[in-house]
Amino acid sequence: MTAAESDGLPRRAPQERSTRQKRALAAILEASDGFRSAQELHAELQTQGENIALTTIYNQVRALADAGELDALRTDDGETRYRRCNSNEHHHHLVCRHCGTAIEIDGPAVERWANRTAKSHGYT
Amino acid sequence: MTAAESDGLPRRAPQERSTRQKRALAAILEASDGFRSAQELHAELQTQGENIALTTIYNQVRALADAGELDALRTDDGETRYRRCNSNEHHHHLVCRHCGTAIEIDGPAVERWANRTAKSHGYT
DNA sequence: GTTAGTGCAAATGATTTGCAAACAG
DNA sequence: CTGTTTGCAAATCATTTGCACTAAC
Repeated sequence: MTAAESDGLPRRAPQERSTRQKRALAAILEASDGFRSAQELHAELQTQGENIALTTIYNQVRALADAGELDALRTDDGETRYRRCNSNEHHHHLVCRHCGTAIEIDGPAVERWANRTAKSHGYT
Repeated sequence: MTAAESDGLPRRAPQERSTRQKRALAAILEASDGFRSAQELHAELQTQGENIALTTIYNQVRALADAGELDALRTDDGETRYRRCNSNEHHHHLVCRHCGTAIEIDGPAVERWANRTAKSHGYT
């Protein structure tokens, strides 16, 4: 303990560092809107000449999702797909299990509808 | 080739056989409505004294889901959860990624709403 | 007897973790 | 320097598959 002697705050936010890998990933994510798996992102980066370990993509993508900067979605074949989260507010996803389409809508609208529909089906 | 000599039909429906395991699983599934993972079903059966291999549960549950008798749902931690499918018609699931609630609704209603909402968000 | 169904063990495949080296601030 | 980030290899973990064996009909 050298610098955190009389620090009353137990956990302070770890300081972010800008790396080549982070920048490349961020760039790809900003470049488009679709959902992509970690593996796909890795492949795309390889194609672009960026050499980033798959592990790093996983690390990064998970961190971003935890931070709310990415939205995560599970597919039926067990993959997790990500895409940048546009809205910085409370929102839901409507995922059609037949056509595979996923749309993202802000909270209130869904909740109102979900409640209405759920009620008529005996759920709460 | 003994019995299928001049059979013009390449694939005939495999004939179902009633086994202790199938019956036990069916019983548990009928007994309640919630979603359960293969592992949970296995555990419950063990508790009931039914000795069924986990592999068999997986086999069975997958077959039932393929046959449309069970509905499958992916959770965020990578599990697949099943529950008996009440409606024998086309239907969708609305899964709230925040509260974890899943409701099942018949097709047309969702499609109408999904289209309406999707349109207002630039999707198709 | 045939063949569907069972279950053990091994394989898969996406994701995570341990940990030492590489790098940002 | 000091702590963050990287990335290789090994570990997890739910689920699937190979295959010999048991049981339905």
